[in-house]
Amino acid sequence: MTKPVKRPRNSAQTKELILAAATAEFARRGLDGARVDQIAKRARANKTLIYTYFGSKDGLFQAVIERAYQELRQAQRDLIVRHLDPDAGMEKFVRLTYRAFLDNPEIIPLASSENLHRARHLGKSKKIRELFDPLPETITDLLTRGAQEGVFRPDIDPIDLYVSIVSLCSYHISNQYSLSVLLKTKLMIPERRRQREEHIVDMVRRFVCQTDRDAARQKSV
Amino acid sequence: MTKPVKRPRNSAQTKELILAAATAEFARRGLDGARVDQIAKRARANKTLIYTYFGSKDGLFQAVIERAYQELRQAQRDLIVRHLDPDAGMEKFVRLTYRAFLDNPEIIPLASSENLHRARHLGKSKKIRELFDPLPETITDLLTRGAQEGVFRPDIDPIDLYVSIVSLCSYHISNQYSLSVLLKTKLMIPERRRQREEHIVDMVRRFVCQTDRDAARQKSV
Amino acid sequence: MTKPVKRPRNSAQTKELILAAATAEFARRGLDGARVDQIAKRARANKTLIYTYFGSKDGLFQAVIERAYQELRQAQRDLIVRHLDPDAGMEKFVRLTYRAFLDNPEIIPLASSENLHRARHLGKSKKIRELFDPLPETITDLLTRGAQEGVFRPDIDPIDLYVSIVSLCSYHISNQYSLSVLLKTKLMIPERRRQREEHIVDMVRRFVCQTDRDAARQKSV
Amino acid sequence: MTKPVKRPRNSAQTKELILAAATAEFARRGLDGARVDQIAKRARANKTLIYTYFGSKDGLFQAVIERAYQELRQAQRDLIVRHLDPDAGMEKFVRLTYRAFLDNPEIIPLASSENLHRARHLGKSKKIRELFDPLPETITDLLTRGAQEGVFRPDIDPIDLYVSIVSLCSYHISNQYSLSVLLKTKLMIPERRRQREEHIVDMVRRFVCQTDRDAARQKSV
DNA sequence: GATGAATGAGGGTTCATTCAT
DNA sequence: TATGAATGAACCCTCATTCAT
Repeated sequence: MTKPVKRPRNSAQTKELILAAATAEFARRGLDGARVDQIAKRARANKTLIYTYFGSKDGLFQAVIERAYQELRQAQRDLIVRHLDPDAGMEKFVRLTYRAFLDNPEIIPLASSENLHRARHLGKSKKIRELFDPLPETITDLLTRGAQEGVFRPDIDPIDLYVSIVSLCSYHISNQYSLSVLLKTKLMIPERRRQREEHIVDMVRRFVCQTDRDAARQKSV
Repeated sequence: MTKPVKRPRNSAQTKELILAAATAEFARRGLDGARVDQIAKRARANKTLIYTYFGSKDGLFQAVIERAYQELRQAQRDLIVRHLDPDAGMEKFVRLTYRAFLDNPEIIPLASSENLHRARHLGKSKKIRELFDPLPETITDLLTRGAQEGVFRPDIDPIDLYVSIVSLCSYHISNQYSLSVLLKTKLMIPERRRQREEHIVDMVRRFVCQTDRDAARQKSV
Repeated sequence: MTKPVKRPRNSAQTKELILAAATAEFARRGLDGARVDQIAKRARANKTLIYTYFGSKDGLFQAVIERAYQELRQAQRDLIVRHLDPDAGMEKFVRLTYRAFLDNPEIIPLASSENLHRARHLGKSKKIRELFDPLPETITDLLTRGAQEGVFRPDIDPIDLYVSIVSLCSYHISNQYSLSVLLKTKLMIPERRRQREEHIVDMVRRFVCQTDRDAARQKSV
Repeated sequence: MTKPVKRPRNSAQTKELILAAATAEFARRGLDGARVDQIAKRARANKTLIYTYFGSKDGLFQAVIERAYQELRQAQRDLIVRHLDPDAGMEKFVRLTYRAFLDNPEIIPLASSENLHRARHLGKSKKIRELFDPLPETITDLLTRGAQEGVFRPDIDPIDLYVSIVSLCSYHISNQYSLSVLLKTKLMIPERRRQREEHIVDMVRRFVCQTDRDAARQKSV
């Protein structure tokens, strides 16, 4: 009589399964709402393994958000835009950012939970901080080139702009449930989602682009 | 030795103290992270009273968000803008919304937590839903009047615009900790905050206002 | 504006209402299962009054069973049978006992609960003990007279007989729910109840009455 | 200093120990009076294990009464009597039933508590219902054979008879404390107990057996 | 490496009881 | 006398974590 082989002893795969299950659970319930038991069950792994591999629930959460941010940044692929002309580059950047959120929806509740915990885990991760190092430069590069070409206004703060782009791209996702109730509109149905992407692109472009009036004022200075 | 000062028997006041303490705790730790014990201690109330007055932790949370949204809406005072000319009105609306969040900072983590729970409590509250009824109309009123006067573009979706305004006004607050780490910038220091307000006002105005180019295109149609 | 008068301040009546409510609750849920709150609500009385009048939940329970036993004994009216001839007297006694239980159904779960508590309250009540003093004498009187007349067997233990009568009259009531499940028969429907009364009367009579065989054996001794 | 001896990790044994402790506690205090903490302590088990194995206090109670009824039925061994002649068989049946209660004394308060809860747990247990399926048949078998042989009366209701037997065998046990107080007699001392067994046997026999007078009446019909 | 069993520290909730008016 | 407010001690149950095999 052979015992049913649960799974080959493959620590890498087990670790991966746990991470996936944890990502789903933490995204669904938050750090405090998620249950280690449930994560183990979802991963079809023994609960003890979580502690072997990740040390603690907090350690697991840390690993989860590290990976989630990593994947977000990969999906964002912002370096692409340095090769594009400023206007197209800015649009591309916005679209890439928007898509990055859509394709990695877990990141949004994970970030919510992490902020409730005052970025305790994020702060500990040098890896993640480095991941975001190039980002401001990318924006600055676009803005600078755009200003030089006279297509963008010259006095735009890249941090403010980036924060705004991320706000516009993610707030309606993270707050979709309350917004649905308050505005009586489902924001995440496909049609609305497409409309929103265009809206954001439009908003950003109108913000960065120089108008005739701007140009006039600029000249007078 | 002095006896500890007991609270006078005043149910209204006790209820209020519990609500205040719960608001603080839920805002700080979320629904799942908050502890009823801690709330009671903070309110200097007996734990049982929470159950007498609010029925359950969930009931308390419901009461907390109901009041928080109520106060947010009161602070927003959006009806004011219906008396203003469109351009000034839109600016006022943005500033009021921004200030409403700054003056009621608890609403943001509370909303985060509520969204993690898929707006379960919000959905149950007819009171809150009604509170937001006038809002889309306010925006529509501004946009319509602005378009009639030729100062705003005519084809702006009021829902998208409102969502964007709220996004811009609140995302950097709710995500201030992660943004600080990732962007290496404190976003909530007073200077930055003021700068952000102007940035948002600017962004919204540039979005809604008709440019010469818009006007030209419009005419040609 | 006149405040609605809840109830005239009539301590006797209030006490009575509390006692009635408590009897119902204790009968339904037992001493441990009953809730003081629920009793107060049922009596439309303030909870504190229970403590004013009865001292504690235990004191209330004590009062409840005292009254319940008192009423049971009143309904039993066993003294009647001393005037009847033995055979008719015994039948009457059984029927009175059976009816006493049917007419005071609370006594049965109350006694159950009291026995779970090892008759703690009963033991404290001299009043109740005295109430039952005449009972064995009644049985003995019947048995003695019956034996003298040659209609009853002479060697019947009155205590055993009384215990048996009470057993037969009350067990199927106190255990009606489990018996219904186990025997797949509803024992408390009216038809069954009447049948059971006759069954018990029959059983007791056959037990006490002298048969020809008894008489023969008796003579030979 | 010796370390406290921990139990070896044996879930079957632990489960058994919990069940035994719970049986004792529930029998002693009833479902509502028993404390999960106390059960755990008595079983020298961690409280959590109770929930691991039995789900809830109610689930534990259910398991307890299921086992108690099972053991009662095993002790009753009523199938034996189908091989005996009716008179001896009936006596044996009564004695087995009586002994089953004496040897499984927990069943009586457990049944009391269960009836207070309206057989809620019993009703859920198909296993127990099936356990009692053969019982009425056993009685019917005895009565039928006895009637055929002319030793028993022919018109006896087996359900009434069984209920009476169980009443006579268990009531004085379940109500021993109140009866002791009311009748000023200890019913459970060994001597009394033996006397009661004979009393019950006698009572049942006199009830089922045909007397000369019965025979005469029967013939005349 | 992997697992089922076990643990202790709370978590939310309830309850009998008392206080203050 | 009567009441609503308040209390503290549990109570059932859950959770993150560790042990023993």
